[in-house]
Amino acid sequence: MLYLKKYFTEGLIQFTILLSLIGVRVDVDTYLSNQLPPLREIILGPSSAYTQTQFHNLRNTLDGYGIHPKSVDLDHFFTTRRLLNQVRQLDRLSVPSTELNTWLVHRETETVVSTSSQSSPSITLDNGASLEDINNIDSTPAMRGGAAAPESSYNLNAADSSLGAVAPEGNQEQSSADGNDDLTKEDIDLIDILWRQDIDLGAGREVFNYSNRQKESEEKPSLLESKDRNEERESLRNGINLQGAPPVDGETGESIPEQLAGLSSQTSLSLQECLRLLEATFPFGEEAEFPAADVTEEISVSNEEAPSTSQSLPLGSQLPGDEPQLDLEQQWQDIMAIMELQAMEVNTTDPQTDFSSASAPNGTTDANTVANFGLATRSTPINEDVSLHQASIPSCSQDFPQIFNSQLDSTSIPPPRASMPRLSSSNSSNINSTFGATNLTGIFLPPPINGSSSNITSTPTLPDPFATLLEESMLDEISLLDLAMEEGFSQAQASQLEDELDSDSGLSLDSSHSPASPSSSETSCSSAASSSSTSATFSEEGAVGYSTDSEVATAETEEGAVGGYQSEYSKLCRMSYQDLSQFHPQLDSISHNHTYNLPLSSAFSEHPELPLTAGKKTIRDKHSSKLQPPQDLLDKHSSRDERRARTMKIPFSNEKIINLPVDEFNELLAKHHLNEAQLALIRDIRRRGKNKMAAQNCRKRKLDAIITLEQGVQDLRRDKARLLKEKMEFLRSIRQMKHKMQSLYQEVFSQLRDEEGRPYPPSQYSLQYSADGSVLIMPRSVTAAEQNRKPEKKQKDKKK
DNA sequence: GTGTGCTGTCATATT
DNA sequence: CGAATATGACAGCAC
Repeated sequence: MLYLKKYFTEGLIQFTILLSLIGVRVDVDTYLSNQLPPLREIILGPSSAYTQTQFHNLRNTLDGYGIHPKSVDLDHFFTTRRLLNQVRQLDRLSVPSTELNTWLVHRETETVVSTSSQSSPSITLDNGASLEDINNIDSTPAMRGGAAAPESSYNLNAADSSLGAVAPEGNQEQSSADGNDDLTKEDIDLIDILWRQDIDLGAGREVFNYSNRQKESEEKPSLLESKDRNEERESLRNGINLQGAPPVDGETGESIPEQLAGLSSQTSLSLQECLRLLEATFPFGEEAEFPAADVTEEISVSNEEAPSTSQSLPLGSQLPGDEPQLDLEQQWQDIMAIMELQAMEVNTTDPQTDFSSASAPNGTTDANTVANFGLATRSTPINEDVSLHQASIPSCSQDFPQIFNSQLDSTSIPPPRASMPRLSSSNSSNINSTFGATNLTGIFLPPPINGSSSNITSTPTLPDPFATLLEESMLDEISLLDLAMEEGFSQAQASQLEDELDSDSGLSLDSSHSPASPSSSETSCSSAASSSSTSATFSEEGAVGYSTDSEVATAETEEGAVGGYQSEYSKLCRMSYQDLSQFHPQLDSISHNHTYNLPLSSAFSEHPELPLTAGKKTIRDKHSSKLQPPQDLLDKHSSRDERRARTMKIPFSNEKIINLPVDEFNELLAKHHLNEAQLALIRDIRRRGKNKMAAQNCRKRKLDAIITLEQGVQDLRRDKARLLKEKMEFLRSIRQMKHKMQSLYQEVFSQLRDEEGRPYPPSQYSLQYSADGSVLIMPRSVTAAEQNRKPEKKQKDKKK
């Protein structure tokens, strides 16, 4: 067992890390909510270090306070807090960012467990109060609800707590025998961690809680707990009395006919309360506060539901998750099984793992989602619905199974009512502003009746399978691209990513694949020289220098300036390359002499008749040039045309020949009396010089174009990755919102009562929101409900 | 010796 | 239409 524990501890950590890496937010932050719950961190997620520290601190603190980790109070507290935060976030799309939260799962001493275990039983499972209520165990549920989240500005939290307080009713009759001795605190921690993951994935811890409660109720009778529950019942009873509702038989949990007395009034109250909940979910204003009376009402309402549960089958029979699980869920189940928690055959499905819910194209795997969205549609149970519902609203979590069980077992399903009870909303205007004339079921419930095959196959409104495909197929790419593009995104990384990911792009950006790659060097070159790449600047400086010659120097006064210019140009070119090599070391291997000046062979004696051929054949004679007098050294930097011009006794520099405007050039030619050979040479020099600059500019433009295209491709890739990421995040947010909406819908629906005080079976009724702001209960077709019931039963049997 | 990259040059197209 | 410019192609050179 110890080995298994260790194994699973490590496995859980790894599993959590994996979840975090794939973008699933593994949120441990709720552990911290009691200590320091900045909403920002709750939404955005804490840093791993912070989380870890706070996690341990909180756990230690909890131990110090003697709260047993098994205590449902913790579950309720966390659930309440989380629900509150979720509700707060419902009004906006939260775009979660990929986070990696890691923490240590440490084994805690048995003493702590024992110490806390004494108090934990006293804390009833249904206690929705916060941790501060540990010392107020005896307080009534309503009171607890009020104190559930002191830091929360919303009383909705209190409402949730109160709702949670109702939950225990479902297993009150079983609470006499509850036990979970084989669960060590370590196990609880592990379960908590897993549950955090599931919570983030949309699943409710109530799944576990439910089973845990069941097990506790079955195996571990606790006097304290029973006492607390008695007190709670008493308080509930008081609340009911306050509301004028008939008291619930807290002892047996039997359905109480007396409840029927105050049904109509309670129905309206419940509806209003539900509407308030909805409204609070979408804060149109800050009017989502629930007075204490509301809390009491909630309690009373939920308490009324308890008796129906009492008639139902034992909770254990309802719990088993029958749906085929995804891998994640399977892991969870395996873990649970190995931890000898098979007793809780709860549906541990993660209602909304980011990929599980959507990745279930077939209906069976998506049972959770169906449960989320199809509660009202399915006639069958239940368990899935329960788990999901509990994920958000603990109080209703138990109510629903009870309701369903009552329906199933008693087979006293109320016939579909031709009359649609009209539910008026006090805040209908606000709701209407948000929802407009929409069918609530249409929003977060699958089409109610078309689920002939099974409710399980029914899918949420949004095409989750598509989302699944998208997410699964793009997750890797997105993550990699994010890594690459958001952090540095070096050329090598980009290329690697491109090779790995974007084979379909059809573009191959081979930049910097090899040091000698032309693209890289030219890219860097052009980028570095891009500033000077303007034709005007570069053409001026790019003019071929007019090297000084000893002979010409004496005769030509201009040559000094020309030589200076030429050396400057050479320097510019060299500097450009040196600068480039600074930024691109690979350029060091390419040390071309790009000075556009060719070494002068002083020994070369040009024949004026054959300047070109002679120049081409014997342009360079380095050895001889080195042996030449100093004035000949200047010719090393002269081009062929310069030498030719010198040889031809051209009286002006090549710079003038090349760069002068046509008019001035013609004037210059006219000023000097030149022979045909000289004129031809001058025109060739001008032509070649201009063409040379043109070629340089052309090549630069080419490089610039290539660079621009490269950059464009990179930008597009980055945009693509960003858009994909955003899309995934939006999809995730939408799914979460749907889940929350479905939970609220379930909660609202669970509190509805007909004239006789019986809950409306979700399989036969659904809530619809009319244009005038009123909420209607629409009956479903009985046939569809029956059809939906069969497949679930089959699955249930399978899992058993 | 060969391959590669840079540069200059030519021919041609384009402005 | 001519000049200027752009560009593809080629050759030479350096590495």
